[in-house]
Amino acid sequence: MELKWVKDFLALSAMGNFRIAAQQRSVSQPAFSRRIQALEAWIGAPLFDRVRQPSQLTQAGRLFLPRAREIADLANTAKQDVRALVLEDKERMRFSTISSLAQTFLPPWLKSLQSFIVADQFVVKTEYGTIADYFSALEDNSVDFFICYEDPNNRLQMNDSVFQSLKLANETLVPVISPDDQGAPRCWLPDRPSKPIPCLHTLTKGSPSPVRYHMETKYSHLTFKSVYESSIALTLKVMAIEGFGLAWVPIAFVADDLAAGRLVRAAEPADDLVVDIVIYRCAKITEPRVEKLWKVLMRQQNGQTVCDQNKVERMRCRPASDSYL
Amino acid sequence: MELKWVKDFLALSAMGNFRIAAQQRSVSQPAFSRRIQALEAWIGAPLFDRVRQPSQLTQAGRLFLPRAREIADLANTAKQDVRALVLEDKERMRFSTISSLAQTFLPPWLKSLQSFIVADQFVVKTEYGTIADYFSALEDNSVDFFICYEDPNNRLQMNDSVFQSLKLANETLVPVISPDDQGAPRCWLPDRPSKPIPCLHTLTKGSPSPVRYHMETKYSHLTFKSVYESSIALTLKVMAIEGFGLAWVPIAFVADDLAAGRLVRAAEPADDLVVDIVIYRCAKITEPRVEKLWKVLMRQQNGQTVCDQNKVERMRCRPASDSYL
DNA sequence: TTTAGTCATGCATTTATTGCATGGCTTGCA
DNA sequence: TGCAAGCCATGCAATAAATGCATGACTAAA
Repeated sequence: MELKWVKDFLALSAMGNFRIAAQQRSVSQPAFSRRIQALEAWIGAPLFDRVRQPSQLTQAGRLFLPRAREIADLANTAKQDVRALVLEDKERMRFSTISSLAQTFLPPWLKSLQSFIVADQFVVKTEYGTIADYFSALEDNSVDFFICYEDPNNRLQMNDSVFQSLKLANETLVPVISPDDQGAPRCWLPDRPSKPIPCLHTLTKGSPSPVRYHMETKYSHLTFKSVYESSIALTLKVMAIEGFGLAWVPIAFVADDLAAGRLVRAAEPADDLVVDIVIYRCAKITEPRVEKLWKVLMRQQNGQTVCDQNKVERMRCRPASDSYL
Repeated sequence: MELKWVKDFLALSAMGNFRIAAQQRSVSQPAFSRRIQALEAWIGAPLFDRVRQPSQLTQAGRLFLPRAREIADLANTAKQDVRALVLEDKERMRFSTISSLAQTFLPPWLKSLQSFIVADQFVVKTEYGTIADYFSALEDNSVDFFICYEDPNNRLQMNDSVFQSLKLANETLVPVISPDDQGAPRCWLPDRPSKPIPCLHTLTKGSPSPVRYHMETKYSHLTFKSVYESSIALTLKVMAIEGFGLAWVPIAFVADDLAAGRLVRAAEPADDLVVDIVIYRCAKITEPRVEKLWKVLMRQQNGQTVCDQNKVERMRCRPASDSYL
């Protein structure tokens, strides 16, 4: 049975005339007649009484009519619902990241992506607990990408046949502190003050933290005391200006404050922490929008410009989704 | 969209393997693959993830699955229900008649029909009020045939382009009465007794009654008094034997009682009432089973035997219903 | 690296669908 | 009563779709 036969039936039951119903269905009258006969053959009963004019439903036809409507409605609704979901899902790029990157790096970066990819909505999730949680979410397709800081000297060591990664950028984190009355830093690395050095952190709660690692390795002889933690990275700068302690903050973030003297460096520039911003994906997830972005990022990494993509690399999970649109 | 695509989808979702599902659906694997792709094209989204083995439903596929089941169930149920109705209707021959014929003529006559027609069920309705009701029921397709007595001298005068009729048989109604002590009839027609002649009738309530007509025309100089009416024709004989009065009864009915002297004739044999048993149909109703029986009856009327019916007369309301079985 | 299995595609054949021309039938009108 | 108009069905040829066979691209396991 074909859905178009059911729709033909509905048209004929409404119009009572083969020629007019055929016209409405955009087929010739003989073709229409055969389709109605095909439906009647499938059903196993005549559905229309042709002797009388206009054609009227038989008892079988009257019994079939509400069911025909339901079949047609159900098929159309199913199609529409599935399409709606696909469109919704197609247009959502889902990222997970640590909150500081969510607030600093991602907004301008996502903005820059918009000339390369089609996505109406970006979803940025920051609520995962541990590093394992972030990667699990990639694996079970809850998110498409995970973006994080990664110390070049302390790679995450993920299995790169399962999780592929690309470096998006790097960032210089400069240790800053409020100046004393004379404009000098309240402490200087790697000098060892008599008291523990108060320091400010973004909330990382089980997440990878190049800053912590840096502190724990480069300044292992010093004692630090965490006096402030917040999931809102911008507040670290403000708190540092207020004199609460030392913080590693992206240099671009505080350039003006350093120039104005509101903050001062707490170490030599050579001691700045340069970290990579790395994006991860799960290799098994081959959805078209994920593949598309990955290609863009790989080209960016290799210094390529985005070229004409008429010859797209062949991928599994065919037929290619573009053919649906 | 084709129903077989939906069934293919359901098979694949159950089995997770194109080759095995194709086998189960009795098509080759390439054909099966194309059908799944055709459904995906119609839906507008991939329904299966082929990268992983076994093939798994995508999110779109999971959304479509319950709907696919419902579409398939609805289509199959609709077909079955309509077919059940058609089979039920096809196997029911619906007659209306007066109660005396229902109890006397029809049972053996229907028995004799069974070698000519296929009908699991005969429906005999006797509850119509007037002659007009019987014919209305024909016209609105509540019954297929109406069978009644018809006096050859007093035809029903129906419009025979609307209501076609055939004579099935004739019947001799003989006036009988119980004998007196000497074995003579208690009254004799057309003698006029001093008192009204008690007579017995089948309940005809607005129905055509050749017997009443006969009494009213042939014996218009006599006075009759109806002393018994019953819808059960057989009781007339019993009541006549008990001496309640005169009754016109089918001769075949009382042959034994006449021979045994339990009943005697109340008139000369020339005065027996010979009536036709006539069957009517509505010409507009062209349902196959009605046409079929009519042909059988016409052949019987013309003395033909039922011949091979490979060349059936062409009828409207095609395709011929036989093609459905 | 090789093998086995999965699903997709090119190609030729088969089957189905379609539109055109036309026919059988019914109804309405002159 | 005959004719015309309109309805739906069917024969035929052309077109389109569906199918199976052969084979290829790819992945996973040995």
